[in-house]
Amino acid sequence: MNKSLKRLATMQRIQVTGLHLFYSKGYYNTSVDDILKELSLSKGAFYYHFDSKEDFFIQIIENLLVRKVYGMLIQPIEGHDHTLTMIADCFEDALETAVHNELDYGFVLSNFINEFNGRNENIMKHLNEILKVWEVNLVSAIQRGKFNGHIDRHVDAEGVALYLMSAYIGIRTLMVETAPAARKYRFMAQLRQYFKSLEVKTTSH
Amino acid sequence: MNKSLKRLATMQRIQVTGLHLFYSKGYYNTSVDDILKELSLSKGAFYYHFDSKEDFFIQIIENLLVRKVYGMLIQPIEGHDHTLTMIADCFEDALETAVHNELDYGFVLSNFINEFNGRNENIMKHLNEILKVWEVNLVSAIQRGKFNGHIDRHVDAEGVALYLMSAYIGIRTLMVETAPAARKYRFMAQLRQYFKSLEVKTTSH
DNA sequence: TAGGTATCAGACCCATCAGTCGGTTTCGCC
DNA sequence: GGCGAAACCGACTGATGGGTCTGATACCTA
Repeated sequence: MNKSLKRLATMQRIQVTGLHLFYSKGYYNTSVDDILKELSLSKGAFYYHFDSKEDFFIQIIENLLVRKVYGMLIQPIEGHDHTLTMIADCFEDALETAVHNELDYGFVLSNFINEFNGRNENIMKHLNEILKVWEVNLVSAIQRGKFNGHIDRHVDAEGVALYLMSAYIGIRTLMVETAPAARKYRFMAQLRQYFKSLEVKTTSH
Repeated sequence: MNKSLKRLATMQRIQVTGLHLFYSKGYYNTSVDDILKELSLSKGAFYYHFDSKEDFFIQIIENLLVRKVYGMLIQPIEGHDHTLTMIADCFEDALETAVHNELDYGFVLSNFINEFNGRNENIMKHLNEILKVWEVNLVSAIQRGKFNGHIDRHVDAEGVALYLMSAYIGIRTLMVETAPAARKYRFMAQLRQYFKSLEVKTTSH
């Protein structure tokens, strides 16, 4: 194998396992040794590739988290009509993978945000960037919906986006331990109810 | 001072400071020594009153957290008409304290739930109990609203309760770092919008 | 006021953890 | 095939954390 390819492959391996463990046990509660034991690698290998545990985690954010969030929550609602339907289906899919695969990485963000909030400014900066991208994308999707005539022109796009993010973060927290499938179902029903109230009132008889 | 009173006073002091630090730095990221340094107390004092760090935290939950959540989110919506208005005002108040006092303990729950989810079953049991009480209370409030004729009888009370809890947990997470006041305002507007869609459609002309 | 107990002090133990460092193996290349 | 660099090994360090233990005070009661 090519040298630079091998380097990337090893880094990737460590990062994937690292994210896995950080997600399930928490960042501060997972030691570098834990990750290395899982991979039968040594300290030397780790610190050859990464400057520190923090640097390591930031690389995980940039390489894995960003893409996961993008693929799961952003890309699916880009460039489509019927914005609200797209968003609802997107949330439905994301929650569905959360039901069946507890380590889906679909929205690890809320866990990490809670863990680093007010504790590690540097890492929070990177996590907030992902949130911001998500928010901006939601806002523009909603504005697109208003422009296309599917969403009432009086709705506050930023408000809706914030509300959607809140609801999603919250339901992900509540789905981890208790009745995920049932909760997902109930949540989605209410979300669609809320969406109805955003639609244009053309049928006001 | 009475002996047993002094005991309780000391335990209370340690617990209050403990909750403060656990909330701001996280449970696993706060050492017993951190708490004791803040109080100028010694290890001996701590382990005289508490069996372990975990036992200590569970007592904090039972003595402080339960009451805070009850006083802030449960008691205010008990036994009133105009359920939805009550809930909205209750959320508004709770978020308002969150805006002005970052350590308000208003809903520390979401932080801790995220921290212990899948990591400490014992502590999660206690946290889930609080959530359960909250949920049950919301459900019965909504059913009361249906009975009183303020809420449409077709709405799923459990679904609404879950949705409210999700939204609240999520907005609390999102309010910690970025523009809390503005986000609170936007959030509440959308919540009220959602509530409108739950009201009885008496004015359907 | 003497003795007992509740309360607290702080040195100590042992495990863990992030990070270091000198050394060894593997690989590409001439 | 041999040289140099990349990749990796693993013992070690210094710091920290949870928890223990031996006492020292403060306080109550008889």
